[in-house]
Amino acid sequence: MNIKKGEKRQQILDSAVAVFAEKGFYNAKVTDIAHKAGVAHGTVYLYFQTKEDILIQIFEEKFEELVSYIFMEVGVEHNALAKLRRLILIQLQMVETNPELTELMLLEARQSSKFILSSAISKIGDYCDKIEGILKEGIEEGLVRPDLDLTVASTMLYSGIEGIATRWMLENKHYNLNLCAEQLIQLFIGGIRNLP
Amino acid sequence: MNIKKGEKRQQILDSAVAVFAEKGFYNAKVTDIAHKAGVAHGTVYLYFQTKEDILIQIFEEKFEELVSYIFMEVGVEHNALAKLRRLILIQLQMVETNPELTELMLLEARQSSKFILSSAISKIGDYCDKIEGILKEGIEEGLVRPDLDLTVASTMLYSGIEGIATRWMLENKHYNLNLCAEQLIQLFIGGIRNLP
DNA sequence: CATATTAATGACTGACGAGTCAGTCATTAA
DNA sequence: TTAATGACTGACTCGTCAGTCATTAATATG
Repeated sequence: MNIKKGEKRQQILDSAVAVFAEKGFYNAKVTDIAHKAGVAHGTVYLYFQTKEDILIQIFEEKFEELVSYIFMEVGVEHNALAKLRRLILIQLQMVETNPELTELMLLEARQSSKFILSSAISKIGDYCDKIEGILKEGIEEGLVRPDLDLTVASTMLYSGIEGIATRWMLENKHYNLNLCAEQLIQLFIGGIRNLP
Repeated sequence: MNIKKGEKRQQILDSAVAVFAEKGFYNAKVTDIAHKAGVAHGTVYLYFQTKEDILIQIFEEKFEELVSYIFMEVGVEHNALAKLRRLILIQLQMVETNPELTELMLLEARQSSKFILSSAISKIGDYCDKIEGILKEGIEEGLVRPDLDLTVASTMLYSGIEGIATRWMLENKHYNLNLCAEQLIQLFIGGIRNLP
C-alpha cells in the first residue's frame, strides 16, 4: 500500500476545502466530500467528529499555515513599510494561487455556528495583532505616524484586502489583482505614513 | 381591526431580520420567524415564496433604505472630504442603532445560494459606485489625488467600515465606535488626499 | 497459516424542517 | 339573516442528510 497513515485524513480535508468552497458549508454533503476523497462517507467519521468539526479543523490547520507562510516571507524585508507592502502582495497572490481555500476563509468562515465563528475570529484577531506589530515597528522607525490607532489600522488593512479579494472572486476573477495590490499599498501607506 | 393591510408582511419581515441575525440563515426556522411575528408559519407562505425569498426581500428593501438614507445625509455636505467623513460616521452609527439589520447585511448576506449572493453583491457594487462618485468630485475639487484607483479605494472604504463593524459586533460590542470612525476617517482621507 | 487487530464500507435510521392544503372563522356584502 | 370571501391556521407530508453500526476487507502478529 502506498498511502501512508494520516494521508487519508489530509485527502478528506482537502476535498472538504474544495466542496465547502464550491457549495457552501450548509449545502455541502458529507457524501460529496467523501466521494471527492475517494472514500465511503462512513470513513469521514473515522477522522472527524462531525461535519462542523471538519470546518473547524480546516481553520485550525490551514489558517495557521497561511499566516506562518506570510510572515516568513514578510520577515525578509527590513523596514515596516516594505513589510506591509510584502504582506499585501503575498496575501493577494495567495488568493490567486489558492482560490478555494481563500474563498472558504473569506466567505464560509462567516457561516455556521457562533462557535466556529468565534474560533475563526480569534484567529483573524491574532493575525491583525501581528499586523499591529509591524505598525509598531514602523512607529519606532519613524515611518508611521505615532498617533495612529493600531487596532483600527490593522483591521482596516485586513478588511481591505479581504474586500478586494472577495470582490475579485465574486466578479469575473479576471482583472489583475497585482495592480489592485499596488493601489491598496499606496492607499494604506499614504494613510499611515509619518509626514515630515 | 387596527392592523392595516401590508402591516403583517412588515411584521414578518422585521421578525425575519431579527431571527436571521440571531441564528443565521440556515439555523433559522420559518416557525421561529412566524412565532416572533405572532402568526402561524403557514401565514409566512402567504407573503413569501420560500425561506430564501424572505432573505432576498429583506435585501431588496432594507439595503435600499439604508443607502438612500446615507446619501440623503451625505448630501448636506458641500465637499468630497466632508461627504466621506459623514458617510463613514453615519454608517458606523447605523451599526449601533440597528445592529440586527447590520449583522444580517454583513454576515448572513454571504451565505445561502449564489443567487442571493449575486443579488447582494450587485447592491453593494452600486453602493461602492456611489462612493466612487464622491471620490470623483473630490478629484475635481482638487482635494483627492487624481491618480487614485477609484474602484480599489471605494472597495477599501466599504470593506474597512464593514471590517470595523464586524469586529465591533463580534467582540464585546462595547468599545466606542465613534472613536473608531474618527480614526478610520483620518486613515482613509490621509490615503486619498492630494498633497500640495 | 491462523488469528487478532485495525480500517473501511454502505445500508440503515431518526430527526428535522420546508412547504402544502383542507378546513376554520371573522368580516363584509347581499 | 344569510351568503360569500379570503386571511389565517397547523396537522401533515415528504425528501433530505448527518451520523451509526453490523459486516467485510486489509494488515499485522505469532
